Amino acid sequence: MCPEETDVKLRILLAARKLFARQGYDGTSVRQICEEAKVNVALVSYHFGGKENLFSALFDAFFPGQRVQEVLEQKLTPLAGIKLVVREITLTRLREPELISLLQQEIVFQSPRIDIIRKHAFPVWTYVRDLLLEGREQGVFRFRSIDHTFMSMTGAILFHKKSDYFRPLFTEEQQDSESLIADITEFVLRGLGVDPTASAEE
Amino acid sequence: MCPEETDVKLRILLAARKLFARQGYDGTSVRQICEEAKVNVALVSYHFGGKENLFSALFDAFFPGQRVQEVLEQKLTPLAGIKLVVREITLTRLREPELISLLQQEIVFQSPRIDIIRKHAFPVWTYVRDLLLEGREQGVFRFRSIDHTFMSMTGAILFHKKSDYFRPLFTEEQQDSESLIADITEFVLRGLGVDPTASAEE
DNA sequence: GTCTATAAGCCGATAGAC
DNA sequence: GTCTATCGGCTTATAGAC
Repeated sequence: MCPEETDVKLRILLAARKLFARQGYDGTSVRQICEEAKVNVALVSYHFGGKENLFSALFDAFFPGQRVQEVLEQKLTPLAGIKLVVREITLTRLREPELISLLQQEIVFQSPRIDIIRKHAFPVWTYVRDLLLEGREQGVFRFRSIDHTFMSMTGAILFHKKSDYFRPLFTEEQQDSESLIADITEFVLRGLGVDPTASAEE
Repeated sequence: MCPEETDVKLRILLAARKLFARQGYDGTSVRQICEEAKVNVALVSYHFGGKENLFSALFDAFFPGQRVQEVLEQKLTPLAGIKLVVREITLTRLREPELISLLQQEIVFQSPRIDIIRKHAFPVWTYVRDLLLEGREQGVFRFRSIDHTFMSMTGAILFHKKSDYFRPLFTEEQQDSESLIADITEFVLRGLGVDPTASAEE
């Protein structure tokens, strides 16, 4: 793969990531993407084989699949596992806010691209779900419904957004990632019924 | 307003609500909406003045603005207020899942329709935020950052979805609304650091 | 690998008939 | 109030020149 080609493909990917995230898949045209990438319109078809495949390539290129693998392979206690998941998802969100926007979009829609997203993200969700169940069995977490709790927890982690929508509501200046991780972790662990004294250790 | 006219306008509104929610604003064409409504294509322009105005009319028609007013006018303790908000938002989500999908979409995007949404929903968010601050001052809630906590809490409430996306993950059969409300309320109040013995009363 | 030109079709909106 | 027909513009995708 010569540097020229890589450069063009990468410029297209970066432009697509930016515009899809801001305007949605349907709200973004291939022409717009190519203009943003300063690339000829025909090159999306040539390099990726069309708009839909470009979308798919976006996740192959930017989704941190390797990091997910590393995390999932660790054998952690439920408490340590949930803490790590909150940290990793939050860091990913800060590092790749546009990818997470895409993910959120496709979750909300009945999207034809839902399988592309599932392929990458579902290993994480099943891992989280298993941690919740295991933690409840060990008496570390306390909750009634696994499905409801999973959705509440996932929402608390994923919904965060430096969203223009909510911005007028915010009063604190933007804070460092460790403070954010600490705050979300605290909210989630409390929500899961973790004994505060227990969550402080480790 | 004769019944004929109302009927056509209503059919358009219902079709628009359904399709916008499933496919997004940009992913849905006026032609599609009119086909679903079994109505001539020209009637969207005639009755609503275009696609964008139809979107806006959707919220004027279906957003429970009156109920919001009633709730906001009550003078409740922070604890009772948050409980009521969780209940009302969850009931609204069950009653109007398509409207909530629309709301979620526009929050995720940098949407040109953001002001339409803000007009209806922001009174709720500021109300919630004030309850959180007041509750912290009274020592009922315990959290560090108001902005982070607001996002975690809002996410835990709003993210819930009988989403096709997550469905393969669910194992419990669908439960009644009171169980759902109870589970979300428990997660959120714990997340806010409410003393369990205190939250049981009232 | 990159370009222009163009195909073929859908988009939202509306003029004008009824 | 409802319809058909149509406009101008934009869409994705590609054939063919370089």
